[in-house]
This record gives sequence, C-alpha cells and structure tokens, in this order.
Amino acid sequence: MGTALNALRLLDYFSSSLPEIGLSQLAKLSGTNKATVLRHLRALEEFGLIEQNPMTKLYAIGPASLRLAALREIANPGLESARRKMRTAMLRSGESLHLSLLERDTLQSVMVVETTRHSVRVSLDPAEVLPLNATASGLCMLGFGPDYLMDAFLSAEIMRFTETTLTDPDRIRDRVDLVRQFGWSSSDGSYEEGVYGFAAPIFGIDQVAIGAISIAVPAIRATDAHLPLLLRTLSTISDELTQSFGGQRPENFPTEFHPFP
Amino acid sequence: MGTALNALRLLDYFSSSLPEIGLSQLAKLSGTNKATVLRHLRALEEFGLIEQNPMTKLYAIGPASLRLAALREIANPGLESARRKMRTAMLRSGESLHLSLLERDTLQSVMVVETTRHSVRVSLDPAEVLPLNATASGLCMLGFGPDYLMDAFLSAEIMRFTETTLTDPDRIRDRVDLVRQFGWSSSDGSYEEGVYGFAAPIFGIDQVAIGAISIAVPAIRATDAHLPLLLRTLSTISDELTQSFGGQRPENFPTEFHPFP
DNA sequence: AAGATACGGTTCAATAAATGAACCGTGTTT
DNA sequence: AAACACGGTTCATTTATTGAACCGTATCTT
Repeated sequence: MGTALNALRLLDYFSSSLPEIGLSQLAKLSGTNKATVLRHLRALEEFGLIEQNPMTKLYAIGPASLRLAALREIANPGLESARRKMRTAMLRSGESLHLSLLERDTLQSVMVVETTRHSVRVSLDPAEVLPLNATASGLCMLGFGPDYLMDAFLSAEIMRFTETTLTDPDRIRDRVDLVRQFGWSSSDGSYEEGVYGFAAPIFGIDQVAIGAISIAVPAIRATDAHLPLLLRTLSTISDELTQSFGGQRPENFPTEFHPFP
Repeated sequence: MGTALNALRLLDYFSSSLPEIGLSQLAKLSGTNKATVLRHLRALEEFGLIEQNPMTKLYAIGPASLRLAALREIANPGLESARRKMRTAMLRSGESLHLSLLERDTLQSVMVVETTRHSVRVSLDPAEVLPLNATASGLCMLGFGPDYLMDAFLSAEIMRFTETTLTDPDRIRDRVDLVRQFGWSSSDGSYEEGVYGFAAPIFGIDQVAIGAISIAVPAIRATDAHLPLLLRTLSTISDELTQSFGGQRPENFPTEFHPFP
C-alpha cells in the first residue's frame, strides 16, 4: 500500500554524508529488490527529483527539488526573510545560527547561517535529521512541540553520540521540564564534542512549536559572560521567526530568557 | 504504468499563480479521479512534499522540498554561489537576473535576483516553466541545449503570448541560428509586454547547455546605449556559471558578445 | 591469468496494490 | 428549500508492482 510513498522514501537515504548512492547500495539500504528500486529511481528521475551521474552511474537528488523549494517559498514565504533575520542575529551575537523545522516526528535542519566574526566557529551540516535528545533544538521541540512527539521519541531507540548525551528517559523528561520553564534549551557537547548549543522554539498558529532556532558556539566561547548576549539574541529571533511564520507564542511563554540556576 | 510518477506529476499543477489547490480542483486539473488524487496527496503529504492547510483544506507544496533542495546543494554545490555571482552581476548591470535550468524538455526557472537600483524593474516569477520560443533563455536553450530539444519543442503545440511571440517554426529556426552565431539571445516583449530579455547559455561538462542566465530589462531601459554593458555582464556571468556548474564552453563559442547587426 | 565477486540493468510469472463510479455528510449558493 | 460543490469514503474490478533469477561487464583476488 503506497507505491508512491515507497518511491519517495528512497530519497530519505540520501544525506549530506551520503549524497550519491548506487543502485545496489540503495537496494540494500532500503531492503527492497533492485528491480523495484530501479523502477522507483526511474520514476523519480523522470520527475527530476533524482538524477543519475552518467559517468559514475550514481544517483543523487535532482533539480526538481530546487523548483519545488522555490514554489513553497511562494505559498509559504518566510524562509528567505528568515535567512535575513538569522544573518542580523548572527552579526549581533557573532555566532552561527541554525534553523530546524519539524516534519512529522523528525526534526529537520533547513538553514544555516555561519558566523563571519570568528575563525573558530561551528560549521553545521545544512541538511540532516537532528536527534531530539542530543541537540538543543531537539530538547526545545520535545518541550514545546506537539504532545505526541515525546511518546513517539521514547518509543524509538534512543541514540548516544558523546559522553554527555542524555539517554535516560527520566533525565530527558526532567531536562525538558526545565526547558518548558525557562523557554530555551541548551546542549553541552551532547551531539558533537566541543559544540555547545542554545535553542528557542518557533511556534505555529496553534501555539505548538513547529521548529527551533539555535545558536551553536564552540566550547571556548560558551562562557557565562557570553551567555546573556546569546539569550537576548535567541529571545528576539525566536519571537521574530514565530511571527514571520505566522505563529504565536503561548501566553505563559517567558518574554525574556534567564540563565538556568 | 508509474504510480509514483503519477503522484509526483500532481506537484506540477502547483505554480506561483496557483500555489494552493483543493482536492476537486486538482482532480479536475489532472483529469484523474478524486479518490486517486486524494490517495496520492496523502502519500505526498506523508513524505512532506505536500501539506494541507487544516483551516482551508487546500493543499500546497510541503517542507520536504526545502530539505531536498538543501540536500541537492550538497551533492551539487554551485547554486548558492550562483546567487552571489548573480548579485554582483545585478549590481554591475543594475538589472534583474534570472537563472533557469533544463529539466528533461522543459526549461525551469530556479533563481531570481531582482535589481535594487531601479524602482521600475522587472519582477520575475521565481518558479515557472519558461516557453522556449518566447523567452531569451528559451531561445538560448534551443540554440545551445541538447539536439533533441528543438524537435521535442516543435512537435508540441507552440504557444503565443504577445504580438511579438515567435510561433512560425521557420522563423524560430532562423532566430536560433542567429543565437548560435552570436552566443546570446534576446526577446522583445515576446513573453510579457514591455519586458526585454537578454540571455546566454550555461554549459555542462559535455559542452551542451544545461541552462541559461538572463537579464530582464523594462522596455524603457532596453536602449542601444545600455546594451554593451548588458552584454558584457552577460558574457562574464555565463562564463562564471558554466565554470561553477563544472561545465565548459564549446571551443567556437564567442569570447565576447556583440550586438546583432 | 583465471576465478570470484559486485555492479547496473533486464525479464516475466505471481501477486498485491491502484483505480474510479457511486456514495456520504456538510456547508454554501441560488 | 432545493440544488450544488466541496472533501472525503467505500469496494468490486482491473491494472500495475513486485522479486527471484538472470545477463553482461568491470573490478578485485589469488
């Protein structure tokens, strides 16, 4: 049931670390017969969502993605303006910004604005799935996203990335409670060593978070002295983005962010 | 044959002028049964390529397009750098720039950089299919694109948009010969009244054009005095973009552009 | 150099999924 | 109040999808 969906799901195996995939490899990854995979790829290719490098025979995401993204920008403007807002926030805070949006039950990274102020910076991957337990943005979504998200997350396998990754469901819940209370979340190298993150939610029209905006800071600059500026920046841009996406903050959401006690 | 493709084709009915479509309307547009359309939409929605506005029940392009576009940018960088190059070309020429890429046998508009210099400007649609006979970019593709393109184009219905649209196959062929000779093409309000276009090809690795870069000028500024600057800009950026997309110009391609006699 | 392996792609009978006419309930227009 | 159009559902009929086995070729191993 759902041939079209099965075909589309093939696209999910392409990632920033694996941007090009061969036929057999994709068949293996997806656990589907080669013939089927080939048929799906051909369909996707005809539409332009996949293209095959004629030299290497490898498949990659095709140009139709660009057209669709441009089209979405028309129906749902805000992403281009989000980039501008992120840039001013980057200039203000001096750090890299990172926008992620919730798709079903996964948090997808969609836009990165890297800092131009420091040579030691966090260089983020512009298109990946963010683990909800290990990133500041993820914790934010667990706290302010749709209710089903926490259950969906806990029912799947919880991944560990570094020493400090939160994997215990109870500790995750405690942490998320804290996030709900303060309005922002943080991560201390729990996804990648040496990368500290600070995130705040972006709300939709129903006051449920549709995504998160985060500031990524290398460990050297994750100091108490730097924090107030980061939090001010975060508070401002999360509010701006919420408005720009046509959403609204819940009434009890903190108007300014304070450091954790 | 090709359920997945049939589902994907539904996406083609979304356009900048019709960014949101209802179920029945889409069934009518696509000439398919409502039940089938609904099933396809559900599949696309589950993947995130479609999203439904819960209030209006209308369907629109979903957020997965953004993720795929970001992914493509990784496998096939150049588009973000293209935007920068287009911006400098915009500042240099003072006019709006427009990048289009060939997908199968249609020319898709993928990026627009509007001028910030003039208040009378051409405001282009960032996501549409460009007619090959009526736009400068289209004529360029006919001249320098894959061989099959001209035949494919002439075997379909030739559309007329304005008084000056070329519709006679012989006249189109003559015009394309001229384009091949000079390396650039132009359009004189043949797509939209009052909009003049100048375009040059972007070549792929096999010296066949994969797209075109065009400058759009309102009739007031389409003067002989302005033309040399436009052509210089066009020559430069088409060369830059060809390189940036990893392609190369044919040996006999003119190194600089001259006005038509 | 020979054998083994892995690759992209094809074939075709078995099978499972897609399809569309008719239908339902609801809200809007005439 | 009658007619209409909308989004969505049902279910028997039909049609396309599926996967095991296979082919030819390129690459790696012994």
